[in-house]
Amino acid sequence: MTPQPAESVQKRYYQHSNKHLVAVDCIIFGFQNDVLKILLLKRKVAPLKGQWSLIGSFVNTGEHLDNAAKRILKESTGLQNVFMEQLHCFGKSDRDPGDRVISIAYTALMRLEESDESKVEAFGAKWVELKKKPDLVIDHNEMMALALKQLQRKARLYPIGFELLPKKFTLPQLLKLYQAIYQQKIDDRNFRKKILSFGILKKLEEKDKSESKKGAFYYSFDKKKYEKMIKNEGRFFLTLVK
Amino acid sequence: MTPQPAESVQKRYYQHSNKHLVAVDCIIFGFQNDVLKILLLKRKVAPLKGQWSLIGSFVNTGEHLDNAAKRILKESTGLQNVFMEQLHCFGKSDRDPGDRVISIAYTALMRLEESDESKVEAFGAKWVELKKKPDLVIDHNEMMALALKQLQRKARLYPIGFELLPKKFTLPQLLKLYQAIYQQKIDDRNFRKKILSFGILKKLEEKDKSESKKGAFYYSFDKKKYEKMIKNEGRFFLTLVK
DNA sequence: TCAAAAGTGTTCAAGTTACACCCATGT
DNA sequence: ACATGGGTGTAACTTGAACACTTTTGA
Repeated sequence: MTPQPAESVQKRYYQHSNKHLVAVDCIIFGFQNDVLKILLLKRKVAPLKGQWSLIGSFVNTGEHLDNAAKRILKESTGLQNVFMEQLHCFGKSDRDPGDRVISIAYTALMRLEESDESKVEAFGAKWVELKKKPDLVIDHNEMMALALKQLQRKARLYPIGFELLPKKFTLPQLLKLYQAIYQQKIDDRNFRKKILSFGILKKLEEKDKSESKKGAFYYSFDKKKYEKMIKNEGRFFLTLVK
Repeated sequence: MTPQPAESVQKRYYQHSNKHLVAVDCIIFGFQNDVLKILLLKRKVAPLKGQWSLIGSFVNTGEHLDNAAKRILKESTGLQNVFMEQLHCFGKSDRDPGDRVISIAYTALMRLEESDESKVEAFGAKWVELKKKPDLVIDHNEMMALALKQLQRKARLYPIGFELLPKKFTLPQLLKLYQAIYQQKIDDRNFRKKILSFGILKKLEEKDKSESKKGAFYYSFDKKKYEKMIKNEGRFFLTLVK
């Protein structure tokens, strides 16, 4: 019933234990034009075929979980080199009406460019504004909610802009990112002061004139200082949000 | 090869997907006599039989993951009514030399009384001082390290004493708990000030005279205020530790 | 010249840190 | 009377919160 090809020279113990279907679901956040988006897909298999869902599929025999996540994301959307982190394992016995499936949720943050929109659409996937999220199958709404909560917590402790913004970005953009994550207004003077005080931003000569006549200076992250800060956890602490 | 008893009226989809062994491992912290302890067991099955290990076993068909954790803890140690939380899913394909096993780690905090020591020993389990932790099998050292890190993070954001201390406790005890978790000295004057400022402790009439001649007042948590504080995440923030 | 977004400083309140001595009591 | 652990207060400093106006420039 369950094919078990000889995958290695590993000996087999535990022969009498039960086996389970194990899946991975990916929650991918992207930031573009001042809005937070998430990557969704219309489900291609029964049951619940055609309904909105996260990117997900089954883990293969002998496949490292992290690699399964990468493979599944690539197969479903074409996206590669996305750094995913494990979020949580969803293990209720009746969560999936198709069968008993244990699912491990992964999250990632991406900087989104125009071209990314059409690329994933070729796979039937779509970047949807967080605020316009449709209802999702199974417990995917719950997964999304947890992922957003984790993103908010993370944004308070780490300067996450690195992952969601292009290499060059302006302070108004960074502020909008934080406001999008917290769905809340943040005082711009205090925000600038705080963010700059961490000393991880480099001001560039160039200005972005696409948003205003005056133009806003571009900044970039100082990768070395950024990584040093990440190491001593908790040095970064954004108090401007509740 | 893998028995699949009809567990419900659920239809079966996904018939061609691979199945996996799924286990749960439990990291249980206990606090007693001013030291942090963890619950360990000498492994009873091959491979690695007889070596130190966390409490763990396999998830059954159709079993809710959280329930599996409870069952496994009870079967292996007799402990019941322990509130466990999921920590992380460990999914490297070669982590267990016995076979490919995906393991979900759970953690819990317990107040430890003298009687608990002998109870678990009847099952062959043992409360071991954190500082004297032996080398553990497979990736259980890694699980432990992650659990401790999470405990430290949690202790900074929540008044966790509730779970690790007896109902009545003294401030010196609470201080020692925090020092044990962070393996670091904390200024007692500042600690008292900060902890009391949260307004979740009730001072009792009674004193504990077992530790000193003067005696230290007992306190208890005010459960209502405690739960209110938990709700607005981040109200509690212990800045005294690095 | 004006509209639209970028950029800038100060004051007040709150919280954090560092630090040393007296208290109560059992033996 | 003394040894042991319990308990307390303050001053200097750092950080956070609230808040309004000037600058630049393309149209």
